[in-house]
Amino acid sequence: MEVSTNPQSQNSLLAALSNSAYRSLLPSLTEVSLPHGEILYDPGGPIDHVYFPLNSLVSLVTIMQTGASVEVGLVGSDGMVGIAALMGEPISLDQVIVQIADGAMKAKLSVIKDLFLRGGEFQDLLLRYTRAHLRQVAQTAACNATHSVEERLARWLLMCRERVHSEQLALTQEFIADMLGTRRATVSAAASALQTEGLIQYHRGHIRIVDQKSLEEFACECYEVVRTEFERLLGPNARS
Amino acid sequence: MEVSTNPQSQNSLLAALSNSAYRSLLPSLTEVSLPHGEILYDPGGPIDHVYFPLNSLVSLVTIMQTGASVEVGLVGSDGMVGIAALMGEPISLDQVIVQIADGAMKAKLSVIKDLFLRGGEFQDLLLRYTRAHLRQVAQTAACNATHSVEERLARWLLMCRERVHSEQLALTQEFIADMLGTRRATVSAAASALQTEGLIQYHRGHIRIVDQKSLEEFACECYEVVRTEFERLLGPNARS
DNA sequence: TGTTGTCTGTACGGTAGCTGACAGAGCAAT
DNA sequence: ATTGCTCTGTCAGCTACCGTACAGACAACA
Repeated sequence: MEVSTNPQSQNSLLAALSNSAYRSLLPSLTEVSLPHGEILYDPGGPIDHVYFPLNSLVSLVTIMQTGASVEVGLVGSDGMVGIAALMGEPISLDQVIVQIADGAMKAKLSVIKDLFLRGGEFQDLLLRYTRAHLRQVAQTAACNATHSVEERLARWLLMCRERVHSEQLALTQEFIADMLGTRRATVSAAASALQTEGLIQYHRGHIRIVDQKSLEEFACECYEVVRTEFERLLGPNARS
Repeated sequence: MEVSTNPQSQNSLLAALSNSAYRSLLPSLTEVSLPHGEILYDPGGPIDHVYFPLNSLVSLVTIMQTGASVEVGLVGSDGMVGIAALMGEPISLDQVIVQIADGAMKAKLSVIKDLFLRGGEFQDLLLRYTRAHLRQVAQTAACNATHSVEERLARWLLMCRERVHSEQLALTQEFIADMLGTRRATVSAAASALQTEGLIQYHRGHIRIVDQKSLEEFACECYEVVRTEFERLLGPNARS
């Protein structure tokens, strides 16, 4: 609105920065490629760098005592990995793992934290993102308590699609089961159902979303709720 | 550590402020009493004031399309109600409702936001609280996906107890069911089990925690995880 | 071309929790 | 004492999902 923003980056947060802010940040950013399965932070481990995914997709996973794992956050080109380190200790309680491989911009935590503490545009942007992220997590909590695995699977696929900008997702049922905190057999059944309905196509670790529209109708409301909140806080019409 | 903090307030955040910061905030604070069931913010409604509970207890509840409700956050003397308004729009997506009546310190959002944006001690404190809150919500998401209602009930009672500093909790099963996102009949069964084990005593809207220690053992790990995170970030040994 | 590992479909008994409903028990007001 | 309200216990049928397991299908590699 008031300043020209920078359209270059595929990452929404970087793209939302003003040209001057972006230029001042640029020297501190390195483009890296994140391979599938790479663990960016271990549970209880240090956060030394933050990441701005381009078309990669990163999951925040809480690992329970029993070894069960549940995804509690999903970060793609819409956000930054490592925000928690800006608010207190540079320690991650979740396992943070690369789900879909692609590039990301990487920066030292210290640089980002300095910039953040300086206030102004950058802080405002990251606070807005934090809030949107918080909504995502809260909605996930409510969703996990009340919605069926089929609905949650549909929602989850939509969230992935939106963040990597692709209908094609390289994902095994085993992996999805870990994210949803359920059994692989359950995912298998749910995925079959979605395929039978003609919403997705499934084949050995590769999912294609065939009918986006119908998938949205099938999914629970949580997809829309979170999407709307992201748009309200970070979209083109968000007031800074 | 470095500055003398102010021991007066029963609210941990206020108590953690330095004497000078507390004194400068004090004129803006009004003590109010929060009656059970009062709705502080409606879903989608404005956030005009924030609250620092004393021995009151406030729930953040996400209301689904079906009308089902699930608690996604719990704020007592350990925190502030309304943090989301510091990060973007002064709008609440959750219903925020008083669960256990008692006092709270109330302040205008504008005052708190100004102070927050000024950086320094107050911002640092609220950011730490935000992070602890985020952990609570994330752990709830994982917990809802994997743990039984009995475990979750035990955890939830412990969380309440800790925040209101009392073994006596005025809570109906109906209300608890709404918080856990389950049926009242299910809560009835779970509560009976806990009572039979001698962990709690139940009587027409009044619960007493009889055996705290055993209740902790019975509850899922999530109670400890969240408690530890709060202590690490906001406890007496937290580095600012 | 065969072998090996990965990914998926499915099956079966078991259980937790849902849906909906009814009855009894404590408390308050009249 | 009676009425009315709130809170709790319980029940019966049902569904979703668990826990575990096995076998088939595909892909990669030798």
